[in-house]
Amino acid sequence: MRICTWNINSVRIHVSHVERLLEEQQPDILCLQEIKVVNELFPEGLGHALGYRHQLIHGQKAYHGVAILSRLPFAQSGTRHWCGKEDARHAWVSVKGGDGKKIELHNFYVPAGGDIPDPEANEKFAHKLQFLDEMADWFAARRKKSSRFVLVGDLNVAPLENDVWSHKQLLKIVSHTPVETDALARVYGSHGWVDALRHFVLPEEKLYSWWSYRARDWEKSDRGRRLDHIWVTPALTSALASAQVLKDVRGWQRPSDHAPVIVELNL
DNA sequence: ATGGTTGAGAATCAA
Repeated sequence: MRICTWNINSVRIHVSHVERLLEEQQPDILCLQEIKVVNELFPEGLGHALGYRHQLIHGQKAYHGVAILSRLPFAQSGTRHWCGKEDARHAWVSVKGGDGKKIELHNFYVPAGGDIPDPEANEKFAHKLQFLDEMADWFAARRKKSSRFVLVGDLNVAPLENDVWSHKQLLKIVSHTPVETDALARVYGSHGWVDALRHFVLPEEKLYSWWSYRARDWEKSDRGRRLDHIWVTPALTSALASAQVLKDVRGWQRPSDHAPVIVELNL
């Protein structure tokens, strides 16, 4: 089973990119974040011709919004609101693996948190920290040894030193501050999660999934951050076959600033 | 220290 996650930064202007990705990568399931559109205006039939006939859209006007496109039918599905807000930042489905057992897939778009890394001075940063705390509590409360969960999405935190181009220079930059990486570590510990990308890529190696639009040459300056993640619960670690950042996609014409991340599970 | 770009949707706000 191949599962892909991608912050698409507006699904409507990147329709052809989504189709190209589905065609080239043939994921069974594609999770999108920042679709930036209400459900009614989501591009009709996106992926249908390629066999993605099951979809869960949780949209919002102009901001945020998540969606799941799938070749596999959903046994269950749902959406959830966080921090007492109406933001569309989480959608989940369960699907049957080839072994007949269900997996539960959670697609998240964690708040970016604004520019000032101080919850007192910046309510967006406070929201981000609260969101991560609620995620940790929620997954801790549902913890079971037998859980077969996959958590994907733009978590807007680069947790490891080599998840950013300069650990030292980003310690006070939102996405890599200690208070955020600590909060993400609590989510990570809440269900015994395993980081699928770092399962295959040594922590000593630089690894990014996002490069700012503001660089003159994103590839040459290579000042990236790993904001997009795929985690699995311990019951699925033995099924991990591969995981990678599809960096080439960041070089497509007028792309999203995020590259997709894909995992392959032997299920 | 600063400014650099993109998207939504109509002046800025968010990232």
